[in-house]
Amino acid sequence: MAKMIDVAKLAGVSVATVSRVLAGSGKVSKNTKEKVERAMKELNYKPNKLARNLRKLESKTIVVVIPDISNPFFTDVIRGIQQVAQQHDYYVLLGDTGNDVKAELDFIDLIKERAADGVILVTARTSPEKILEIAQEVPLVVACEYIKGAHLSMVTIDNVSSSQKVVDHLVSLGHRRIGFISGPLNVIISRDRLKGYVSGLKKHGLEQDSSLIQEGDFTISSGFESANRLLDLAEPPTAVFASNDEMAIGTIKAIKNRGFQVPGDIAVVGFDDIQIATVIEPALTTVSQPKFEIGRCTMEILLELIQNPSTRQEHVVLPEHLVIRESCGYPLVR
Amino acid sequence: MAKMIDVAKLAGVSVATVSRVLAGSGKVSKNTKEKVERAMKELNYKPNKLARNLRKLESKTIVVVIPDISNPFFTDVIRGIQQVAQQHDYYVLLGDTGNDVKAELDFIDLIKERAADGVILVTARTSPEKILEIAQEVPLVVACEYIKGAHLSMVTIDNVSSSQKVVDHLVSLGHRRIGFISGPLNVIISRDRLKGYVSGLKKHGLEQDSSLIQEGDFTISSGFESANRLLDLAEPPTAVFASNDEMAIGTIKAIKNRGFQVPGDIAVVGFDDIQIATVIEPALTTVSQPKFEIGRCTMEILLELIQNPSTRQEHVVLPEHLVIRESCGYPLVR
DNA sequence: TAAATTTTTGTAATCGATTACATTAAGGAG
DNA sequence: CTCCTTAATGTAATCGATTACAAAAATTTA
Repeated sequence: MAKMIDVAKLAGVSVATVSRVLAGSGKVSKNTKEKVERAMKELNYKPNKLARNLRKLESKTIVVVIPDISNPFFTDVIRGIQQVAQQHDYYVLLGDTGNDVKAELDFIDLIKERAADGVILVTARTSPEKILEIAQEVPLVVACEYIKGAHLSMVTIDNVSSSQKVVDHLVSLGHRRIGFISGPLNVIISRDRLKGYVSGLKKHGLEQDSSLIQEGDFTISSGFESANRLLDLAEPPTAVFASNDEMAIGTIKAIKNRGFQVPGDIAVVGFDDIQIATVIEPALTTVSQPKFEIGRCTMEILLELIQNPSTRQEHVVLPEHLVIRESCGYPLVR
Repeated sequence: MAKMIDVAKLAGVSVATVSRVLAGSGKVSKNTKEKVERAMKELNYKPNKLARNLRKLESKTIVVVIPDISNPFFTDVIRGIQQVAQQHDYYVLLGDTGNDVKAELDFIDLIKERAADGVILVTARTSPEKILEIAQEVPLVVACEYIKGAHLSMVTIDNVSSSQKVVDHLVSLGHRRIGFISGPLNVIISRDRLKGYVSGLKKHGLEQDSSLIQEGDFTISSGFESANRLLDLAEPPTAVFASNDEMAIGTIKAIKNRGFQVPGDIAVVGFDDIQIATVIEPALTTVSQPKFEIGRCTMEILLELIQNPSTRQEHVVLPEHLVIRESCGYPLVR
């Protein structure tokens, strides 16, 4: 494999000149530039990035830490990240933690080892304090999760108000007894969505009934089980709002399983708008997160932070919207 | 950020000794080893991987080139890759090409630039000749796609015989007029699955009717359209075998759309066994690929190839199996 | 034409580890 | 007690680029 010195010799110049041609830093005469380029082509020269990285003390790589890559929600975010990264000649290292806190911290450590220039945490299992501490030292942006009061760059939607909008919608359809299936309550977004549900009820003067609130864990099966508990109530809800689409699907399965109709007997709403939401029957009414845009935006902020670590942290709240499909009794729109 | 020389000074030894402690290469007295370790801890020292990589001329990174990360089929393969990579202290760079050949080649170039030690192509858009040529020069393994007669490491299932099994199953249920929706026929696996379908028909003495074969492109909508063409036939099929699950879902939608029942009027079979297959109604009978295992196996072969580039190329064929669910009229098994 | 300025090119230090080779210390044999 | 072997440690070259600084060449100005 040819190196720079080989190119230099063949072109009859010094390595510095070759490096300048490579960097495109104008200070080379047209003539020698051509000579060098010819030599590079002849030797099929590719610059060694390991050497460049060491000299420049950067890796041109960022790590995306995600709990589980096979979750379709995350892959759209990753695509957004990847797109911006590619535009700026950055590589994306995959940090699939399998929901393990230790793995999460290990991936973050890559930065201290200079194997990466920055991290994106797409949700975090590590404690807020710890993350805050880390963010002081390395370029870090959190996507999809809001850590309250933290001096930290974050890109999210407003989980509280969007949940409230769901309640608005259900109430406007005449529902007064609305069940809620939350995510794990140790996760912040779960609590925020619950908060929005509760404040939505209050806003419409509906009384809050704790038996209508069930805790799931974002899986289809937990949605199924939580929905069953709601259906077992003496007075079951006429609508169920699940904190993500998977649980909404579990809910639909549970309802159908009892011989009821969706939306005829019970309306269902989800959250996230993953692809399955359009495929399931009835197609799911759900809060659509701008996943791709979240990824893009997060990466842009990270790039800024890498270039200028003293950039003021910012919390970007992107707009979401409620996509009305069939599962609440509206005609299919799309 | 402390470097090795700082640790050396603090411990009162030379950098060589520190390096030896780090490498765990026995030649250090217990006493100095402890001194050095104390110093490392005190300075919170992390070795600079950029420097190590340059010196060792390796990046400890591999690239996974995939057409589209938001396709759930690929993410399971990636998880398998990632697991093995992690076990061997390798990082996984994400090469999402968005189905662009140029991007594919660019990611492969990362190896020549020493930014990666090997590549995994999870399917390939580049021409077989080109891939073969590249594989001579760099450690490369192809997953999920079989390139005929090539001296190339590959990990796949047997697409021909598994498709034939699907026909076997449908015939055993009494179907004699079986429609087939292929993937794009410029892709090898599409042709293999078609081949299996055709030989399956032959095996059971069924005549081949070209109007029963429709070409799709692996998307839900192409499945929908292809199925409609089949339903428009004077004598429509009683069963449809789609070359992947997405197209099978499109097929189910098309059938229901005309007021027919699945499996009552028409049976449907898919291929791949992605998560949606279990969620759709009726749950899809489909060929289950060992996606995670494909990933694991591919990565293991790549590691071998990196360590010893002259390793003989091998083609591993992993076992798949037909998962019988509801879409062909069998009771739900799972 | 000589001096001043600008442009182009080259020399060598540098990034931070690893490791071949040299050196010193320690232990064992005679 | 000396010589030899082995273990422990240190010195300095090395990986392949980038870049500060120096030097040479070309151009402009007077």
